[in-house]
Amino acid sequence: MNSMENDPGTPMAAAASTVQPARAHPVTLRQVAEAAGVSTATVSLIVNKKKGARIAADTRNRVRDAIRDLGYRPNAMAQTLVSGSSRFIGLVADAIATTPFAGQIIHGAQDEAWKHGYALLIANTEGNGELETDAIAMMLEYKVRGILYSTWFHRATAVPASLRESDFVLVNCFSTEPDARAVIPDEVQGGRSATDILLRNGHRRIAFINATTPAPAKDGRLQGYREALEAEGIPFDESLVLEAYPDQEGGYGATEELLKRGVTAVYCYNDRMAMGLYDGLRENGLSIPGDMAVVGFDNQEVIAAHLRPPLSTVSLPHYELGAAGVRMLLGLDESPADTAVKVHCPPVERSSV
Amino acid sequence: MNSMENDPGTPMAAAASTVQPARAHPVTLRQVAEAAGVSTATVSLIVNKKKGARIAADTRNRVRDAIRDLGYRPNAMAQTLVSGSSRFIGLVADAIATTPFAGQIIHGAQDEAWKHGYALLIANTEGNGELETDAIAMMLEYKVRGILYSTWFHRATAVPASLRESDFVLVNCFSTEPDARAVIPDEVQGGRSATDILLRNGHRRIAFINATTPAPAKDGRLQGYREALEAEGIPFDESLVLEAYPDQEGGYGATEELLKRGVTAVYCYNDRMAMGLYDGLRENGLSIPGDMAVVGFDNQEVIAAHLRPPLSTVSLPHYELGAAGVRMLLGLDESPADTAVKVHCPPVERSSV
DNA sequence: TAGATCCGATCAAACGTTTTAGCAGAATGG
DNA sequence: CCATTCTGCTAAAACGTTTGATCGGATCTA
Repeated sequence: MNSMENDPGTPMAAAASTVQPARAHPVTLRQVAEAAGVSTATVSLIVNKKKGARIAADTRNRVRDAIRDLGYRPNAMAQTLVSGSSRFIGLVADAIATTPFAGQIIHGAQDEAWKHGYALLIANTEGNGELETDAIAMMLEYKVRGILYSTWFHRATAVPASLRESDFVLVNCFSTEPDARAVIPDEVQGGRSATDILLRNGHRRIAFINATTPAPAKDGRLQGYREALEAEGIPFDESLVLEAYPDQEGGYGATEELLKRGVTAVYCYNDRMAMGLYDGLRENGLSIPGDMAVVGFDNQEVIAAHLRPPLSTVSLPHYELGAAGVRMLLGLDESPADTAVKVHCPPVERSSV
Repeated sequence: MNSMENDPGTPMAAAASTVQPARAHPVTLRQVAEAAGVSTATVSLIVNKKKGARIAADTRNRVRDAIRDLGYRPNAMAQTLVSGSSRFIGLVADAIATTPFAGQIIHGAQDEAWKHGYALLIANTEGNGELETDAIAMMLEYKVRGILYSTWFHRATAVPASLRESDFVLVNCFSTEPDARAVIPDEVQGGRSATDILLRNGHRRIAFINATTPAPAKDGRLQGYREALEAEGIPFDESLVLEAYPDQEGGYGATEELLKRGVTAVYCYNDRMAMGLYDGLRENGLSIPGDMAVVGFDNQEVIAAHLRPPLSTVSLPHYELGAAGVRMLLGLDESPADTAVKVHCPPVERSSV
C-alpha cells in the first residue's frame, strides 16, 4: 500500500530528454547501422553480444551510442522469423476469472516462463469449444514454443485435435489418450495430509464431508483419508463419511448430520464447506477447535486465512502446477512420459485444530 | 462439471487421418503453392479472402485442398513483419494472483481484445520495477498494438518511461502526468450506491467503517456516503465514521466501537471487513439484518455471495475495467482524453439489509 | 619477402508473408 | 479486325533480422 510516493520534486523532464524519440516509425537495425557508419551485420553482432564476434572497441562504442540515441528496439517478429521458433508459450484456460485459482496457474506459468526467456500468450475459452479451437489456432500461428492447456478444477479432459500440432502439456487436468503429458495435484497425498493434521492432534473419530460432485478430487481426497486412518490403525467407518454440495451452503447444511456422528474432528472436502460448517457449528453453540476441530482443503486465501479461527487446510498448488507445466513443456524436468506428474499439496496449519 | 464425456465409442483414428501431418517442419505458403501448382501470391490471396481478387473457382478449390491436405497454418510472425503492426495487446499487472481481482481484469481485457482480433500478451511484475521494465521492453519488441498497465487496487501511479514508447492506457490506476489515459472505478458513485441500499430500506442512522489505509477508495467511498446522506437530508455525523484495517480482523475488531454508536445499519469499506463484522455481531448475539443491516464493497464472490446471510454490496467492475481499457486503447470509445474515465460500480443486493 | 595468420568488418541470402504492378490471353465493342 | 476491357494469375520487392562466407589489410613467421 505504499509506492504511492509520486515525488513531485523530480520532474520528468530530465528523463524524457534522452529517450522519447520513438513512437513515430520504429527505429530499425539499418538506421542504427547508418548512424554509426557500419553494416547491419555489425550492429546485430553487437546487440546480441555474440561471443565469437571481433569488434573494435571504438566501433562498439559508436554503435552503442547510436542505439541509445535512436532508442532502438529489436523487432522480435523479425527475429522469430529468421530463427524459426518464437519465445512464446501459450496458455489456454477454461476459466480465467471464475476462481482465484486460475490466476495462480497463470502466475506460476508466467514466472517460470519468464525465467527461461519466454513470454506468456493467454487465452480463455470459458468452456466454449469454438473459442478454444480459435485460441489454439492463434497460438499455432504465432509459432508458440508449446501450449499449456489448463482447467480450473482438476478433471479428466479430452485433448483437442489441434493441440497436437504443437508441443503441449495438460495442467490441472489429464487425459487417458497416449502421449499427453500432464501435471496434476496429488489429491491422495493431500487427503492424507489433511487427515494427519487431525490425527497428530489426538483425534481418533474423524468425519469426512465429501463432495457430491464426481471428480478426481472426490475420490482422491477420500482415498487419502482412508490411507491416513489405516496408517494409524484406525478402522475405516463408512458412516463417518458424509456428502454435501461443495460450497458454503453445503457445509452449513451438513452440520446437523455431522453432530449425530459424535466425532471430535471433521475434515471438509474444501474450504468453502468448512466456512459454512463454521456457521453451523456456531449456531449450535459449539466452538472451534474446542468442541470440534476442522480442517479444509484448497487453502483459498480469502477464506481460510481469515476465518475465526483461521482454518487449517491443505494447499492446492496452483502456482506450482503452472510452473511445473512450463518446465515439463521445456523439457527441464525428467518427465515420466506416460503417467501424469503429481504435485505435492502442502498442509497449512492454522488454528482450527 | 460435465464435459467429461470422453465418448470412447469414437476412436481418434478417423480425425487423425486427415490432419496430423504437422509437427515436423511447418508448412509454408510456398509449399502449398507448389502443391497446387500456383504462385504464392495466389495462395495468399485465397487464404486472406481478399475482396478484389479474381480467382477461378477451379484454382480456388485446388488451393483449398492443398491447404487442407498439408495442414497449412499462416505464420503470424511473417504477417506481422510485413504489415508492420501486430495483433497483440500487452497487459502488465502488478499482481496477477494476490487477489481474484486481477483475474477479472485479465478476463475482461482478453474478451474484448479477442473480439477485435487481438491476442493478449501478459506479464506480471509483482511490484518489481526491473521486472516491469523488462516486461514492457518485451512487449515493445513484439510490437504490441498497445499496453494496458494495470494495478490490483485502485491507486495513483507513475507512468514508467518506456510505456510512452507505445500506446497505453492505465487500468485501475491513474496518473497526474499529462497524456495518460486511464480507466478507473467510480468509487464515489459506489459509495453512494452502498449507502443508498441502506437508506432505501429505511435506515437513517448509518455507520461507515472506513479503511485506515490511504487510497482513492478511502476518500471516494466516504465521499459517496456523505453525498447519499445529504441527498436524503440527513446531516453528516462525523462520529459515525470509524476506521479499521481493511480486512476480516479489522471488521471484527471494530464491532465494539460500532455498537456504542447506536446505529441500525453499517456500511463497510469492503466485503472482508463485513465478513469480520459478521463474526463480531454474532458474538454479541445480534442478527443480520434483523438487529443490524450490513453492506460491503467489492463484491468479492467467494465471500459476499456465501456469507450467512449473503451480503449486499457494491461491485468493483474489474471485468469492465479490462474491457474498457482495451476499447480505449483501440480508440473505440470516445475518450475524454484529459481525465480518467470512471466505470460504474453496480450495487448487488442480497439479504444482509 | 612470400606466405600464413589474424583482425575487423561487410555481403548477401534466407526466413514466410503481403501486395503492387503487370502480363498473357479471352471476351467484348465498334 | 483492331482496340479495349476483363479475367486469372505471377513476379518481385519489401518487412527487419541473423549468419555463414568472404574480404582487404595488418601483423607474424621463417
